[in-house]
Amino acid sequence: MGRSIYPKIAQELRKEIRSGAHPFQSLLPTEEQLCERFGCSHAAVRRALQELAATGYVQPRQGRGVTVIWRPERDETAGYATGGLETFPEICAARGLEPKTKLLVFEHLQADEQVLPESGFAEGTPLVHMRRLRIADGIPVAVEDTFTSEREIPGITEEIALGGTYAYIEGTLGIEILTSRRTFSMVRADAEDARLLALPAGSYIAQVESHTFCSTGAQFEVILSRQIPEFFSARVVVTRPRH
Amino acid sequence: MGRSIYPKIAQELRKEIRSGAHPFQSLLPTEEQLCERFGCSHAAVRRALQELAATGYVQPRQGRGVTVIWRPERDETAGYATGGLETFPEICAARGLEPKTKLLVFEHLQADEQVLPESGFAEGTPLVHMRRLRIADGIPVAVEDTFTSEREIPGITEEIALGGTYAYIEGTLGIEILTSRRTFSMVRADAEDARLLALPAGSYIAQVESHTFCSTGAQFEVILSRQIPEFFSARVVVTRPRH
DNA sequence: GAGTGGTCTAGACCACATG
DNA sequence: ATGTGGTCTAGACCACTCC
Repeated sequence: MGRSIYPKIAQELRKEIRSGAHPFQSLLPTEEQLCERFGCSHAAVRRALQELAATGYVQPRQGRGVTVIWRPERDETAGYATGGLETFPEICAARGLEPKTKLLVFEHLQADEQVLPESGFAEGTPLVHMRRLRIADGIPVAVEDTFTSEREIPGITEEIALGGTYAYIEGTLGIEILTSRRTFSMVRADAEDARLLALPAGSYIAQVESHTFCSTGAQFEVILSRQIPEFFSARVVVTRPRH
Repeated sequence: MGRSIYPKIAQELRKEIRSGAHPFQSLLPTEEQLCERFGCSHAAVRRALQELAATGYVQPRQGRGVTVIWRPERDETAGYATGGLETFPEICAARGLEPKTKLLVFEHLQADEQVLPESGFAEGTPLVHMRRLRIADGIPVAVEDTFTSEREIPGITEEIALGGTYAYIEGTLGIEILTSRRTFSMVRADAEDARLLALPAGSYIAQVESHTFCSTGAQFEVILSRQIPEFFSARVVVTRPRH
């Protein structure tokens, strides 16, 4: 790391866009101008622009230029479980809420169809199951069931479960979390969730199912997060390839 | 177009992955082998792999190889308003439902803060506003308010509104739809929505807000889609850049 | 140390948009 | 016709993994 130029280009342009130097619907400098400015080649600039396009900042058009499509939104407090790979405390911080977590269940078990159907874990994989109640400003907002593969992530304890598993995985173990596949839906709260979230039984709540992969390419975690309607939100950029 | 090699590489590998030729958690052939196989350079292969990584098919790792992380899911009927840029009839087709649309409102107006706050349209932009009720297998599943810029998309009629605006925009006008920014949330149904969707007033429903950009980089459409809980679902792949 | 992915340069050519 | 983004080659070097 450090020798890489394109993240710097992307970051700098992103900052300029967010600061208003390149307003919504305006054109960025041409690729050639950016090459000169950053003293690098076509390819490096394009790599940076590609990243900005994928994250919804710009839209390039052949023969015309690169248009800025980002604009400030009333609610930059990105949704839970989206956009990046935010953790509960990060989301709360972004929204100005005080996060708290209660650990309700901490147990060891093995992957099988009964515990978690279609999980993607090989039969018999040793797992840690945690159920955590997420509380924001004193209001219970989500019940999360996390299943973590002990093969990939050994040594999780109850303390770590409370202190933040991602900090442990990335900080202590040095394993990078790279890709997550998520499914959003609405489900009815069961009796237990309703009790924990102080909702009438049978209420509709948002469910976020995440399958997360670390840098080795192994699936190391499956999360089922059930959130109260007021808390749930997610922001996504969809791009369609051009062929 | 047509001379491009990387989409072919991506498509072929995608097909092989989906067919099981490269199973979940296995390694793909090395980049060098792929270069030989497709008779092209490093860069072209990497471009293809990049696309597969962004869509959750593979995860490359420096020094190790490219791991397959895609696996068949019980529900490949991708969610509404996600993943690609699917239209209502497409989603219904994928789920084996019979789509029907009722046009409730069709009117011309101008963008201003009262009509649609924070819309991203410049004040005074001429718009077409359509309200459509989406029905699947006889069940009303969504109420959609669509605001389309007449500056970008001229000549929308009530017939087109019923027959599919995307078909008109892409087919007839030849304008490509490339990027869409979407926000998912849960909101309470107002009296009108509740009536149309046959729900008790005040029920929670899913809301999808889309801001869509065409190939010129202009925002040409804003959609507010409010969906019954049973219909809503969305699938997303989130990747975190490595720097 | 050998093999793998990650980044970059330099240069070429093509496709498209605009005047 | 000119200028823009889009793709590709050829080759280099680096960072990382694994034996």
